[in-house]
Amino acid sequence: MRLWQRSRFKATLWLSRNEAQTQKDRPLPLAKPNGSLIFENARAQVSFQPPDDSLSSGHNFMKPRVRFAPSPTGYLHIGGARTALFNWLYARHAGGTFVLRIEDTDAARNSQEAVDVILSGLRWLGLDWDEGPLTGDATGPSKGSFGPYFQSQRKDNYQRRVEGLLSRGLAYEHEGAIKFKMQREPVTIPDLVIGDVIRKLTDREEIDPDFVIQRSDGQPVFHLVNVIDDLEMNITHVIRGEDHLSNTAKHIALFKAFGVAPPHYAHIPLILNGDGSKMSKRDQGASLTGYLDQGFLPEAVVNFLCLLGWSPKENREKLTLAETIERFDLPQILRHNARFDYEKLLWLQGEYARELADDRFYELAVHSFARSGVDTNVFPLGYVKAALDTCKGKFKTFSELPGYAGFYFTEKIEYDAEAAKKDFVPENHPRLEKLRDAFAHAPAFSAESLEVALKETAKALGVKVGVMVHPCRLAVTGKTSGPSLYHLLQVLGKERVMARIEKALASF
RNA sequence: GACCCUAUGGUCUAGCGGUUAGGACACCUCCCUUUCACGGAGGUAGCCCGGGUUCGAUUCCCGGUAGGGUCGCCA
Repeated sequence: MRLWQRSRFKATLWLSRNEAQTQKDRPLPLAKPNGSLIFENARAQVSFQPPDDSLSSGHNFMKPRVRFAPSPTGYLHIGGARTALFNWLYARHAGGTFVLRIEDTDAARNSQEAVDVILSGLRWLGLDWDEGPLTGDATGPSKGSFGPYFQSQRKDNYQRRVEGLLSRGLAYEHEGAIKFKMQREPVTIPDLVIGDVIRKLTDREEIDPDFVIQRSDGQPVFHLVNVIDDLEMNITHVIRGEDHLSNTAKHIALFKAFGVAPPHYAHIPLILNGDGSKMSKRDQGASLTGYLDQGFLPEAVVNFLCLLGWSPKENREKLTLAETIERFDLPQILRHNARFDYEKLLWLQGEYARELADDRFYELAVHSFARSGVDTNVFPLGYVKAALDTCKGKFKTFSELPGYAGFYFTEKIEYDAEAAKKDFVPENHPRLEKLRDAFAHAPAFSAESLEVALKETAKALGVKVGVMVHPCRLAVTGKTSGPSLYHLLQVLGKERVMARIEKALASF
C-alpha cells in the first residue's frame, strides 16, 4: 500500500516540477496499486464548457506557485506560521513563487492592525513573499501581477464565478443564499503527504451534500473564494494544515465545476499542545508574537518549527536556513501530528543565542533591558558592552537577561532572601571584611588579580574558595548565580564593588 | 452520530522484512568549575493491542483501541 503510494508521490512531484501549469489543461494523474499511472479526465463529470480566456490564464509556468492565505484574526498562530514556513521552504527549494494572500472575507473581524500582525510576524521569521500586500491596508500597495491580494478587493471575481455556476445549473438559490450542487459520489483527494484519500459523505452530508457558497447577505464563503483565488492566481500546490483535508473534497468539486484541474495538495500535520490536546488561540505558546516578546530568536523558532512534522534526516537537528531549503521537500513531511516541545525550542534558542554576532547580541540585549524599564544608554557604551559580554552564552531567551544581569545597571541590590539567610551569617562577616580589604589592596581591579586576592584570602582564613565566593556574589549582585564572579567584579569596577560590599556588611 | 487522518522512549524523530531499534530535547549520575550555563563521560526509558501474510514482523494486510481533524450563511 505504502509502496505504491510513494511511487505515485514521485510521479506527481515530477509532474509538479516540470509541468506545473500545463497540467491545468491535462487529465489528473492517479495511481493504481500496481504502481502504474492512469489518467482520469478532470472534466469527466462536468458537462459544460470551460471558462473563456478572460478567466483562465494562458501563461505557462514551469515553477510551482504556492501561497499562504491567513485570515486576519489579530494574531498569527504558531501552526499558521509553520504552514507559511513550509510553503516558503517549498517555494525556495523548488525555485517557485511564494504568494501571500489575505483572506479577509469576514469584514466584521478585519482590520489593518490584524493584517499587520501577520505581515510583521512573517517578516520577523524572514519569510519574504514574492507576491502579496506590502502593507496592512487592503487598498494599499502590493507586488505581483495576480492581485489584488486581499479577498475583500476581489468581490467582482467571486460574483462573476457564482453567476457562471448559477447559469450552468451547478448552483442554486436557497433562502437567499447560493448553494453549490455537490456531487454525492466519494471524492478522491490525491495528497502529496498522505496519499490518495477517498472522502465519502458523512451522514449529515448524505441528507444534504450541497453547501453554501454565498451567504444571503451576498458575501461569498471561504470554500468558494479560496478555490477561485487559487485558480485565478495559478496556484500549483496547496500546502495547508490537515484540518482542511476533509473540506478538500468540496474544493476539488468546485475546481471541477469551474472546468479546471485542481492544484496539487499537501496536507501537513497539525501542531498540538505539549499534552496532546488541540492547540487553540488561548493556549500558551499559540501566538507567534509571544515568542518575539519572550526574546526568542527567529532563527531558533524557524529551526524548531522545521522539526515539527519534517525531518532533515541524518540525525541532524540544528540547521541553517540554506541547509533546510536544500533538504526540504513535500514527500518527506510526516503524516502524524506533532506536539509542541517548549524545552527543545529553548535548547535551540540557547544554541543560537550563544553564537550571536556581537552587534546583534548587544542590540537585542539593550532592547530587552529597555523593555524591562532599564535604560542602558545612561551608562558608558564600553561599560554596557563589557557587562553584556559576561552574559553571552549564559542565558537562553532575552527576556531572562534583565533578571540575570540587572545588577550591572542599578545600585538597588535586593538580596535573595534564602541565600542571605545562608551566607550573611555572623561568621562570614569578618571574612567579607577581609575580602573587602584584599580587594582594596589588589594591584589591579582586574579579574585575574581579584581572583588571586580572593583565593589568597580564603587560604589565609583556612576556608574553601566557595566560602568566600558566595557571600561576595550575593553582596554585589544579590543573587546566587550569574556571570563569572571575577569578571563581573572587574566590570562593575572598584568603586561600585567596595560600596556594595560595605552595604552588605552593614546589613548583617 | 458519520466521514477522514494518524500511532517508535515523556517529547521531536531515524528506520521503509532479518538492526545490540540510531540521534536530539528533557531527566538521573559523575567530571570540569567561583555560581549558573557550556563542555566531557555514563545511565534510565520505546516499536498501542489482537489477529493474519512470511522462514522471519517495529516495518506489509485486517480489526480494535487511542489521539487528532471534518461534517457552518467561520476561515
